[in-house]
Amino acid sequence: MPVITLPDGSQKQFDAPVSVYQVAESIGPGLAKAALAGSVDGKIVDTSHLIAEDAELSIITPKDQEGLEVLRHSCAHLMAQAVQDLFPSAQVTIGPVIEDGFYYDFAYERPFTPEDLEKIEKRMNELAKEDLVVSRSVMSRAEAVDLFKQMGEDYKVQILESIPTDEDLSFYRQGDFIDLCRGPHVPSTGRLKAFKLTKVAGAYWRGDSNNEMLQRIYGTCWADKKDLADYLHRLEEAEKRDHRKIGKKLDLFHTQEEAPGMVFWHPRGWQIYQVIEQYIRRRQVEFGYQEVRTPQVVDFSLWEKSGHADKYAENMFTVHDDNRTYAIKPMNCPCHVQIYNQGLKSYRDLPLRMAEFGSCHRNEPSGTLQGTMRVRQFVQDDAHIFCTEEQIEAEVLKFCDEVADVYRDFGFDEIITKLSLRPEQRIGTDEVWDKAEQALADALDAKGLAYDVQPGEGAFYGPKIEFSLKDCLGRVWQCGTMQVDFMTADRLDGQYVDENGDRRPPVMLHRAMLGSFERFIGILIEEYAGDLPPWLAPVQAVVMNITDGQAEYCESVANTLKNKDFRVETDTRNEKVGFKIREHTIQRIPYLLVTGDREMAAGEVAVRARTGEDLGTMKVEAFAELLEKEAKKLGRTA
RNA sequence: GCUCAUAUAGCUCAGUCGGUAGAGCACUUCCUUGGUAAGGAAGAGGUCACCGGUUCAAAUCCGGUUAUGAGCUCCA
Repeated sequence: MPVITLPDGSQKQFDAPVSVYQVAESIGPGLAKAALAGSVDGKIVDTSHLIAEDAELSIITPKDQEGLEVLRHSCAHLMAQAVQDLFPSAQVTIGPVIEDGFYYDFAYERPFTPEDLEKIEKRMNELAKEDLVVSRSVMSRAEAVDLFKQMGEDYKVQILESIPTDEDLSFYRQGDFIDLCRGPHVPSTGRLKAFKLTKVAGAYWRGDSNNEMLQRIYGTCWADKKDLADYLHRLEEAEKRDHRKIGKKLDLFHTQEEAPGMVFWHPRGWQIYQVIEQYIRRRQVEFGYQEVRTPQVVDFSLWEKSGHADKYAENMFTVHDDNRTYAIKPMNCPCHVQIYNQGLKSYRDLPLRMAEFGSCHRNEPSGTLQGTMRVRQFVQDDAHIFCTEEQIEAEVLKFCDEVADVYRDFGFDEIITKLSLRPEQRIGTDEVWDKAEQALADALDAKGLAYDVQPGEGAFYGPKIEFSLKDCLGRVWQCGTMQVDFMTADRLDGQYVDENGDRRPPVMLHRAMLGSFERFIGILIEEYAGDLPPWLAPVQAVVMNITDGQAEYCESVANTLKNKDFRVETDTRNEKVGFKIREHTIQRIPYLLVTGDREMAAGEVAVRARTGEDLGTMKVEAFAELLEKEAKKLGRTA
């Protein structure tokens, strides 16, 4: 006699165990039709699940996030069924739900082609139309292993064998297709109405690059056709913001075959870079850092001593002369320790904050390079804080404030924060790790920052906080970082004299705010779709004439503004003003100043924003004031 | 590094069945001196990424290399 409590608090009593579907039906036929699954006391189950005892139940429909996930998971099964229909020798492996969709990995004798994808999608539509019932069953592990061995599903057998023997396993069947799965799933394949296969790519079995490569097919699935169309439209729009496309259109940078993974910065791109560098430099002075500069090419022995060569020798560029091998520096920390080591340091000197816009080279695997986001040469806004163990927490707290403030200035309010804790292989005592992890966690809590904990993901020398930003395609890029390091200074003979006169190695905090200029500028371009705010725009205004008669006046207007340190260009070409406006608007110049005879006579300029907005006619000084105000407007005050 | 795809004029792209390469924009010259997103005309511009093979003949078919793209793995 179960009593079912619904989300609105109302209760329904039943004489016998009831299925989720039956409860939905008792509420209304529309709900029964929409029901994909149920949440029984917080556990997501199939609509066929029988409820025998009192429970809290909510009916899950495509409107719920859980409902969407059920749809996507079932869609992955539908795809696997279609693939095995069309390619009987293909073996299934795993097929999880991901953000906005799903994938399924198959082992097959050849890669799938785009034409295959079309066929698979077509077959999926047929199977959905057949509205096959999806039914759940339970078997012991031994039974399941036998069944899948018989079916020739070697990968599934491997998965089954890695599950504890005493667990009963659930399986889902639709037509001839059966798959090991926790579920839940839609009641029947007819519920899948809006899906599309998006791409095919290789993926390693169990995510290990030593294993064979499988064929991964990605798809997306939504509650209805409109949501699907909206999603596909979003993808298209996101593609237009690609920093590589905008970088080319706005003449910011290029890369070429002779220098893979390295950026040629054009004048306008370099202007952006310079504005950012000068901004960070100013902030770092404010935050108590001293700026240094260290060599590009350093004898290989230093990297052996620091321990980096052990792990990263293959990714280091080296240069040789007659009798020595050097590395082009892949990071700045060992060099900073060399500066620290000049002169004996006292505890009174700590914390010592040393910053460098450090140009680094890493020979990253070819397949990982991506525009300016992942490159082989990059410049970090790097710094190392030499401090005592007791100072760690205060320094971390300070940095959290600073980095959030800096991101706000660039217009980023949403920061993804992660805390990576001690890995299996590490150095240092548990006591020190406790202290370091606690310091990082306390600082994050004190800031009220929400963060994911990633156990085992820390560096071997210490835990780290990662600050990431999301790009237009939803990819998350790590920018800022704060890492605690108990090892490097010691390995490189760094010391300070403590209050008792004893020599001790300092703790090193590795930190960056932007991460690399290359990546950060890429993210900025995508975030703003090229419409950089005036303070970052490489050219803030273009002064243009209507006829030759005003050319000189244009130059004098531009000079007035340049003398006030604004970034201004003139366009006195023999072209119609509409043509010039079009060109500079496409170039995303924030302000266009038109000067015809009327403006010249009045000593004014006609101001137009890149949005097309007419800001009226004003004196040059008035525009300078306007620009001054806008160019100082950072994200935090916008 | 791995899987798949791609590489044609400065840019964006066509190029059928293997038969000596095409458009728009940009560029140069001339005309045009105009009022807020493209004025007109003419001209120039390509060893079809690179190396090799098949063929009477290769942008096109095949192999390799390099780079780029998507994804995987990696990212001190």
